[in-house]
Amino acid sequence: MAKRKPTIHEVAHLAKVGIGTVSRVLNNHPSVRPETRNRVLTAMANLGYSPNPHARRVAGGKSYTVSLVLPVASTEFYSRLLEGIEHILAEERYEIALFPILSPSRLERYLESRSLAYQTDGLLVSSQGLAHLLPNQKFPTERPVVLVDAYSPRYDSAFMDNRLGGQMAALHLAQFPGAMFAIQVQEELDEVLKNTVGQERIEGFREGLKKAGKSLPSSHVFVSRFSAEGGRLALQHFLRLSKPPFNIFAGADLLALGVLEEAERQGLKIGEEVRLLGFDGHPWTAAKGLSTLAQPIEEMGAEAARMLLERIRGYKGSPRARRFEPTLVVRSSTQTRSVYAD
Amino acid sequence: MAKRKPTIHEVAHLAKVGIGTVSRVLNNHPSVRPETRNRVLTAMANLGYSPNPHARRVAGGKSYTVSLVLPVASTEFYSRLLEGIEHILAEERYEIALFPILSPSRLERYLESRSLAYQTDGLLVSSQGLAHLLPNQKFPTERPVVLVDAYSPRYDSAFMDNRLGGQMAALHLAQFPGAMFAIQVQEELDEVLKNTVGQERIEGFREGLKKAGKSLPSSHVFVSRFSAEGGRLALQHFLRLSKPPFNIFAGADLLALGVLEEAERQGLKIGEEVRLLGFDGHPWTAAKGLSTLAQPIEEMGAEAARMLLERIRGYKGSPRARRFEPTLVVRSSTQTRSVYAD
DNA sequence: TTGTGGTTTGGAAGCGCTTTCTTTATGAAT
DNA sequence: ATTCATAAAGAAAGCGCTTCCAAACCACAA
Repeated sequence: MAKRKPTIHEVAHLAKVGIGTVSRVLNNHPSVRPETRNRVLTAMANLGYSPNPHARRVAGGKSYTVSLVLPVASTEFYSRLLEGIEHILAEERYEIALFPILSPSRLERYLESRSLAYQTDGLLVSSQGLAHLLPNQKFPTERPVVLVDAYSPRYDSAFMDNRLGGQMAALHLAQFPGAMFAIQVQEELDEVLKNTVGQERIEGFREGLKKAGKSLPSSHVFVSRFSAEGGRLALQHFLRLSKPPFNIFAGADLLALGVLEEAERQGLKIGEEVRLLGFDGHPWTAAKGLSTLAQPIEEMGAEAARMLLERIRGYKGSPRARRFEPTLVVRSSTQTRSVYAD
Repeated sequence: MAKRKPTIHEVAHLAKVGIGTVSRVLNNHPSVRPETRNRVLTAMANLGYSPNPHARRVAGGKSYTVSLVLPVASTEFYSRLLEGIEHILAEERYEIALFPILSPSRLERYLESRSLAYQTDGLLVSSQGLAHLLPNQKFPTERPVVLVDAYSPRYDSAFMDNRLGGQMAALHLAQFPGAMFAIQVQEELDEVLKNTVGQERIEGFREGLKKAGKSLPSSHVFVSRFSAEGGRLALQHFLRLSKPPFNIFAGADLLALGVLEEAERQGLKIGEEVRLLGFDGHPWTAAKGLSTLAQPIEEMGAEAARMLLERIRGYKGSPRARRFEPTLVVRSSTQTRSVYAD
């Protein structure tokens, strides 16, 4: 009834090769003739074979698993990041052991107990302030560490140029009449996790505006948690301060969403009375006609994964920094003539 | 230099027993004399031995891994839940493969790809509406499934009696003069994830109040996302409606925290003008003097883990439901005489 | 043809454990 | 003391894979 999963032996038999050859095909070893490789691949397909990762690990003496440490927050951002990382890792049949930072204070103990069990080959750490914890001897730091969406000169890092993003936002919004406003994300999970991303974006925005000869009074910056609600509150706040037209740079798409909602409630015309620019480039922004700075999140994750794999495989060079740039996507929320919207 | 991890053989040698015996000690097999077991345990300790989980898996033909599906939200709640689950699982040297519901729409594909790799022995699912997805054939459902913090007649479940909690809140608050208010949590990750917890608590509260001869007009219920901010908004809203003294039942400690903050800003006296009762019983409530309904979250997680292990080991009985009850913890926020606070 | 060096391939050994089978010790009953 | 059932322990046979080594094969030059 419950027929056992096929093993490498069955595949070898069917393809009329030795088990060694099958293994070599599995591991993309170069010294297999294309013709042989195809025979093996066909046999695997026919049998519905998939290799047993545990056997692989015990035989290979490696874990083929990477620890991913991130402040999972049921967020589009991490969802996409994970996707990019997973994509690369899956290609090499590596697995991910997820270490959500449920609470920074518990992280260390948690990592210790669990990563011991997993004995992972490397760490992928995605957290603004968390990098400081890493040099700490308590971490399994003999293994390679790569930072995602965070920068440190001590490690390989793949990160977004948020300041540049802010500048791009400024350049774009400066062309419109009306005052400038900004909403800054400031999420504080705990003292440890200082989120500097929001800050960088606003700083860039301010710099960009200065170049364009405009200014951003600090009263025009609303600091908010990461939620649509925050966007609504921000707009309410701005309306108390002054009158449209507004040019608002929201530090995250989700905040922009809140602004959109509130603007509708207030009967303000998006693209005219309220020009709005988000940050993230999440898929749903297209449907909402929200202009945004699209972040190549998946690529960033993928690149980090690649760097980690290289380290795992023995690469010894000095820390590499891969900087990613957002792309301006203009939609109706920053265009009066809706003809141009996509 | 990099001296290899000791294996079962070294332990066997040092303890002057066979490797079989060492394995039996590892697996708590009954047929080992206490004296022998001690010798083995001592040897393991001396060598700093810890078993290789991968080898165990390939030899045993099981994965000794449990999938944990939950909407990780960097929340004290999940942190504690995980702790309870992990505690039990670690005892039996089972591991956890974490499947955060980063986005319900992506969950299925994600689970499919990753759980295939992990080939886990069972599923622990913690999500209010997610249970509906499970009977779906796409899920690895031949394996046992246990629900945590959710109930379904189809599966073993460990869940909190939120309605009872609401009633307890009512009983407690009804003794005080002043109008009743409530803040209901309503988090919507996606259409799929309908959070009914908040609703149940408020329903229980309303029922309890009715029994006590008090009422809760629906205008006195503020629906909020799960954030401290929500609590602040709620109190502002209540102040617009009426005048203190207020008796507020916050559907979650975090909301209560917001109320506390806002009350301070408004100069309202907690415990007199504003009586406040939270829900969750998180550690920090003690420091804040916040009365709360403490949930035995860890125990709930632990129980779920136990049930799952039993299923994995072959238990075939019909679905079991383990109901957990919150405990009322009275502190200064619902006591005028602060002498009684802890 | 024979030889040479490189490329492909088969298969055995081994990774660290579980489990079964067997042997040996234990001890209660005769 | 002897027997027999039972408990405890050892040894060996895998689990499904990687890797190493040696054998087979190949193309081309001498």
